[in-house]
Amino acid sequence: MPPRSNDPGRPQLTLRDVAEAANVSEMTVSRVLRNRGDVSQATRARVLEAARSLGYVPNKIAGALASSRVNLVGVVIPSLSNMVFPQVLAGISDVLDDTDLQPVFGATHYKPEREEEVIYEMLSWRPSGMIVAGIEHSDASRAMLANSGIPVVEIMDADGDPIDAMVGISHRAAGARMAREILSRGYKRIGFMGTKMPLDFRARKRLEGFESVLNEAGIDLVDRIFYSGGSGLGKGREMTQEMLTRHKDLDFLYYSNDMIGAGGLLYCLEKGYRIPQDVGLAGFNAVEILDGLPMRLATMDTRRLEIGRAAAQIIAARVVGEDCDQIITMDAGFDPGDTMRAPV
Amino acid sequence: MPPRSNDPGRPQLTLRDVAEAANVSEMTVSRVLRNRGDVSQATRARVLEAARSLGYVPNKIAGALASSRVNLVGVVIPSLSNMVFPQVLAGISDVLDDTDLQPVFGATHYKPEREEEVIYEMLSWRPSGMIVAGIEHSDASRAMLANSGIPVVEIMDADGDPIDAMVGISHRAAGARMAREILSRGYKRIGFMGTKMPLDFRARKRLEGFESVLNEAGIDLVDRIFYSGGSGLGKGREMTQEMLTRHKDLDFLYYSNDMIGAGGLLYCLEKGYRIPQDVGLAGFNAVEILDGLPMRLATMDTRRLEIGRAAAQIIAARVVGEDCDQIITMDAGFDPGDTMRAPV
DNA sequence: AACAGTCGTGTTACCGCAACCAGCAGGAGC
DNA sequence: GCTCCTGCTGGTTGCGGTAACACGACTGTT
Repeated sequence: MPPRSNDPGRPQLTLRDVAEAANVSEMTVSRVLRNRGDVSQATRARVLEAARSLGYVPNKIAGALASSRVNLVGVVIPSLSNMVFPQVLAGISDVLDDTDLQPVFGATHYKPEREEEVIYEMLSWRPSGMIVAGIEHSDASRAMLANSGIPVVEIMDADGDPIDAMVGISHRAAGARMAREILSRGYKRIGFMGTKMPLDFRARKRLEGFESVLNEAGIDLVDRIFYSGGSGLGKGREMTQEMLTRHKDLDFLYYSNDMIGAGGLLYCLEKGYRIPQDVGLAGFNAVEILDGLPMRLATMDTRRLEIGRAAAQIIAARVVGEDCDQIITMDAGFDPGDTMRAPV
Repeated sequence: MPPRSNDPGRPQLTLRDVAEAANVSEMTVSRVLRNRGDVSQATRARVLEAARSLGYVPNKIAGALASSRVNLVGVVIPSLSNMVFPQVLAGISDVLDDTDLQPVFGATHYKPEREEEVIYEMLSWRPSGMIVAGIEHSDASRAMLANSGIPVVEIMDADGDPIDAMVGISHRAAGARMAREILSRGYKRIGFMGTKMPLDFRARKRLEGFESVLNEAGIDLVDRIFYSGGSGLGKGREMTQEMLTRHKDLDFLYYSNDMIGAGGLLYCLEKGYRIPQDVGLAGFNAVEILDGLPMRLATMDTRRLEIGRAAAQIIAARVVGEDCDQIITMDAGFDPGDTMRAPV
């Protein structure tokens, strides 16, 4: 018979059980298991042996309540299936693995009300810090974070005022940079494809930055197509076909991410477009699993790993009371790949 | 001045504060915030208003300790950057979102000792259930899980004996199935490319199942190449080049996942191989973001979303004391795509 | 009028652990 | 001899909630 959740069979082991088995007080057991305070080698060994043989697992809930210290760091991101966020998480884990802090993830699916719930839920566990993607939050979310009394790092964006600390790139600047690079290479008739972005603020900022540069140069986007749902090569393909059907005379395709950009690239290659002469393409995010396409797609590196690391470092420093930079703005790296011709 | 973690400035709000503000006892506040027990509309409104205006966030640590109920479900997976795991998580979240359970993720990076740590850490928060990828664990891990007294679901594999419950596909059978499909299509000279798998038990089982069928048919793998590190198109490309350089006469390339398979496919197309006549290819996992390649890669669907859902459902049912299936074996779906010729 | 049955609220006793302080032995210092 | 420190150990208290019960004030019943 497998164990059942509500099987009272095995009453939970506590410090007391270990203490009795080792013939010492609970306090001594507690000290041994936390490596805190002086305990003689002999008792230490006895206690460890007792704990091991009983299979004791400390109860962090009780510990946290008693010490009002919790080694968790809440990490709130829009989605796990987006490919860019796992990399941020990797950066965070990298750094926190060297501390006794532990990340806990929550996904918002780009919905502010979901974000509010996730933040509320996480704060109710009284974590040592919070890392939150983006800088746009509901008033309630901002208030909760601001009142929490713990370090809060907003990441992946730098266009706005943080609640506390902030690490990211300027998406507006990234969009503008890409626009300048495109224009400097003599492309003029540009189509945009990207997610429907009522709530993807960063994608929107990129497009705003992009268009503002175009406009300064007296150019308008020829057309734009938005999609919803997950990104995949197929989406990029469909949209590109649609775009090129609508407008035969485009000379540049700008995608809001590399995945759909790659789909577009494959489509264009199949249809025999000469890239980058006839048509240039660019994506966003420098997704490395796509290295290996027939051509290297022009893109921008959003420094996801570094952002994660920096955010975690801020939390780690603040938890031990150190001072550190509160606002870190990184530059998104531009990579022309093979899909943009040389600057004129 | 931003709030600091060790800034004693704002003492944590407690039920008592809300109780005083609303002029009721702590119990009443507790009841209101949990929607439990009878409270008059008038007091309920007063309490809610007080809690809202103070910005009170309940302390789940204290609550959990007092009630010995924790709404967390630990989810232990090898990696977040593998593309298949986020989909499992999506399935889990789907189901748990309809309950008051909440998933907490931990990554093991395919290391047993790391898995042990993650499990220990999670159990120390006394979750309501655990979902663990794979069925191979260290003795200590198995013991901890078995003794935890909570529902434990091992997922993504079905070749072995579970600690408690199990949901997955048989990777041995999946490998065997693919081998039969390949042989039935008249391919004979087969090369394998995949991850170095000292610890990726599922990949190993697939290869074992694959080879055992080949051997029954009196065929051996012509060659195999293993890689380490992340999967990407580039890896598939390099390995395929290497493989086809070593052996000019291969007629089938079997990859341990779709990502490297896609890289191989792009390489073969560029080099002018006629697919599927001259060379067939197959991957594994049915990664949907790859829909949109020039050809649809033959693959097997590992039912990741369903596995996640089923696992979560088992936990959810067991937490409320319901009975349910403990062992669910799913069939991996075979999809010949465009890269295998018709059966002879 | 006496009774039981609601309803809404407060009181008490923990939950399992760590902070804090107390105690006790033995050696050093004078 | 005495104090004083240091090394080790144990008791008491309380963290912020919740379960379980107690209780007073109303109902409705007979």
